[in-house]
Amino acid sequence: MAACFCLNTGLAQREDETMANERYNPGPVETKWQRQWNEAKLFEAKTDPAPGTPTYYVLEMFPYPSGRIHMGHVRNYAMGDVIARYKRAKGFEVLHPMGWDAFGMPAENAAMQNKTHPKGWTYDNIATMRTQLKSMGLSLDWSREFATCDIDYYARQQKLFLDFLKAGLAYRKSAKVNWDPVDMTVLANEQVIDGKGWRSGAEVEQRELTQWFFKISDYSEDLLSALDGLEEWPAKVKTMQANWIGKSKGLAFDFGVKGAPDGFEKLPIYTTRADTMFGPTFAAIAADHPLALELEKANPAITKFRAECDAIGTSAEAIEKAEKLGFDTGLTVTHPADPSWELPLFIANFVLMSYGTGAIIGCPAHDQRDLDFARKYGLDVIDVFVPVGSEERVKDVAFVPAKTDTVEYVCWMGEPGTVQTCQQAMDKTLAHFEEKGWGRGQTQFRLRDWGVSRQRYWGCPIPVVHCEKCGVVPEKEENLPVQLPYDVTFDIPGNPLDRHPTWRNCTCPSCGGEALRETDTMDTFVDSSWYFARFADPTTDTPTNPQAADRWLPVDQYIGGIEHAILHLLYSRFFARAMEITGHLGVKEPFKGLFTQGMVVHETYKGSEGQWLQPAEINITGEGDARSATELATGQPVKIGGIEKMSKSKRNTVDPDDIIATYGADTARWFVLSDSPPDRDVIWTEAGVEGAHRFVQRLWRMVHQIAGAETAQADGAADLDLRKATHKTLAKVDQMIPSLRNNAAVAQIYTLANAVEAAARGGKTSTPVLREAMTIMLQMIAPMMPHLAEECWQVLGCEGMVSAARWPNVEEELLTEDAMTLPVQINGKKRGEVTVAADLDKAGVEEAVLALPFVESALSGKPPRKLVVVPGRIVNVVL
RNA sequence: GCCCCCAUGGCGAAAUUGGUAUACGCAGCAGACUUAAAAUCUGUAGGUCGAAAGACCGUCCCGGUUCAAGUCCGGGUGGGGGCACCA
Repeated sequence: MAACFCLNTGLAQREDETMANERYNPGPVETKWQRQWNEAKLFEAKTDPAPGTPTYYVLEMFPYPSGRIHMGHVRNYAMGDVIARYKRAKGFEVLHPMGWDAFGMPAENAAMQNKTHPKGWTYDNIATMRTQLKSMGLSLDWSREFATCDIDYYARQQKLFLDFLKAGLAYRKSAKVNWDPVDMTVLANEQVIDGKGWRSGAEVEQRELTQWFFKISDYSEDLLSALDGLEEWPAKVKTMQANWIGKSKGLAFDFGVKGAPDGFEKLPIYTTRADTMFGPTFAAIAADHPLALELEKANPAITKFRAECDAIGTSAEAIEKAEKLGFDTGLTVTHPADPSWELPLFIANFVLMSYGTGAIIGCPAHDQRDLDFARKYGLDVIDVFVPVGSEERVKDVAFVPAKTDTVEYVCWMGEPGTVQTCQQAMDKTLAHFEEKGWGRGQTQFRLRDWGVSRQRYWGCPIPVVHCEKCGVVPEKEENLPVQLPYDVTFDIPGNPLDRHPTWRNCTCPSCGGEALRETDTMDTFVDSSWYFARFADPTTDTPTNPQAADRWLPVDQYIGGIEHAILHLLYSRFFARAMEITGHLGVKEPFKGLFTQGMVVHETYKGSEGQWLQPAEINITGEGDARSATELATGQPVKIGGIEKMSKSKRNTVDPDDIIATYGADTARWFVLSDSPPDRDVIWTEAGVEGAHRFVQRLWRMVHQIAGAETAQADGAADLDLRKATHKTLAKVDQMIPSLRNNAAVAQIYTLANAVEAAARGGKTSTPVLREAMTIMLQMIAPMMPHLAEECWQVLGCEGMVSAARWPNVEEELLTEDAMTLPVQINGKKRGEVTVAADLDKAGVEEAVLALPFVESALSGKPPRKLVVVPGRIVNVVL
């Protein structure tokens, strides 16, 4: 089948035929209804809903205005729109806004490449993408739209920054930071993936810089424990966040340092394996540990060693290959339990300053890194524990059991031969050390403070001033916003704000003297950490309107990609807490329900030269294994590759504009909603889209048939059958839509469509019943294919617009049956069925089953060993 | 290395949470309509054996619990994801 986008049947042919036979033409219909919804202001959330009206806030992660929307957007926004339209029909006052995550690097890259200005580039892209989103017919409240690069938005973000500063939630410190040499900016830990910049892919370097940080680490415990309360979040995301926060419990103690420089007599250590305190043979500190820096002053060899450590990259491969390097300081440390026990102190390249205290106790028998190090430098290996009953001692492989594993202790608190779990030994050791005053229990987190300074132009300026006399001074609130200058150039790399001739010059808010502005801007993840709160009232002068925020927040249903499981979602949770402390928000958790949707994926194609080809550039023939493809332009063979995420580099994208132009927005929406479970990837295929469009046309024919139907002799039984089918479907769909199980809901609607069509053809179902079935079906379809539903609604002659109609009620009595058919099993295998009255009691069912001929012959006169009757479910006869 | 998830026809997937496995869709095959095609409609469809009735097998593999297992438990295989010199 050809992979071209043209629907070769011609949508508007056969003008001579009657309306009912005419194909549905989505283009004009869709624009018509979009205009009517807009004029009726159907989707604008009321600021003052009638008392007692329940509210519902549904939000999809707002897009970065990269230029054009892609199929991932279509899926994300279609899913959100189903919820929004459904909840509206259910009587909720719904907030469903849209905005733009508009600051960021690509605008500057475009500026450098195309001699445009980031601002113009960004707002042009927004205009394009807004038109595209509007063509999808999403029920968005466009009156609340904003972009994070709007001065109205980032001005309030600067106010938030100042409030955080006042509350001690923002601070400046000199720290080793991740420096991206290509983007020429600092990256947060969360933005470094495998040692490479998340955007540029460049190898990240370590640099010492003074930076602004948000104190997210203050909330480590809270951010972790509150995950339990997020019942409507995927377990996967919660696990990922918990791992990222990385809580561990262990023993903190001090080594005494013999011959230490002044002020370094004690060396704080943290270990999660308290039981290894009985087998240490060395101690080590990080290359950038304060003690190492102090010792370096008197020893140039340390400078050389530290440079060696810095030379090793931070990528996963580099770390994998890196040899354990150590520098013997010549100092020794003394064991807290026994001051006569001395251990050599090394500076080691595998010790991280950023975790724990930047110093470790080395127990080679039970840590592979420590063992490698010990072997290299000829240090002792002391076995603390061995597998129970084993004579083996550690040689080249460290023995590292799980905390729950039972082992035999060779040396442990003077009780060699003790058999217990590692956890028990650790707990007892810790208690013992605390009792003796040798150490204390301590909780440690992996989560670091969030570095937010970026050396970029296209971001929110950090509203502080550097004064020679007063130091770093926050800008006065009445001087906000600190506005980005427009006249900047991008001809050389680096931050244009740094080299702007006048913008930096200002007066010190404190002394009134000459001062310089901070030229760093905020990480764009700051922008997206509170936008959801701004939507509650995007025009207010303060960051939030607390009254409006209270009405809408938390977001009832948030929908977006799993790629934000840590970064954006963790930052937003921190922001909600910080905004609560500073009086801008009344909730700690911003998102009550979270759904992470799968990607839209597509087959890939490679031409004879190894170049990637677009789906539109090739022709596919054959089926299954016999499928083969050729390049349209050259006739050369094409290799059909794997199914992968749609991406520009693999050229396997499908442009939503093309699909909407050919099939209409409804078809595109229906397809991305119907095929796969929403949290799994959906494979985009041309056949699948055509299948979805076939249903659009089929529904169109059905509605005309039913609108014109006149049933002469109706049959009560047929009427009841269809009414039951209709209400059973409604009951199921009513459960599936709120849990976002759209694929299952679609399947139910298909089943009902089959039943309605059969009833209409059968001629025994009365017109009102057919119309009721059709009406209810349209209402179930409306959240997914709103334009088609609206047009069909009109054809049927229903009141008003289906988008404004209340969701139909299930008639409960139609869900029950008078008689039911139960499967009958013999020894657990289905052998037949029995049909009995629905209200027949167990004894009655047993009697009926035993009277069945195939059961009688199986029993051959003997009574069954057991007879299991599960009412309404199944019968099992055990011989 | 540590943590998490997944596995069902040719394909995407359902299965009321332990109760008729494969609903619904896609692709296929056969037929109707048509001069023909498209569009549309009807039928068919897990595997093996059988003319048929039917029998047996069947939800990645091996075992277990149960009257009953795709679903629960133990062990494995394969695939995907997250974290990672984290002490």
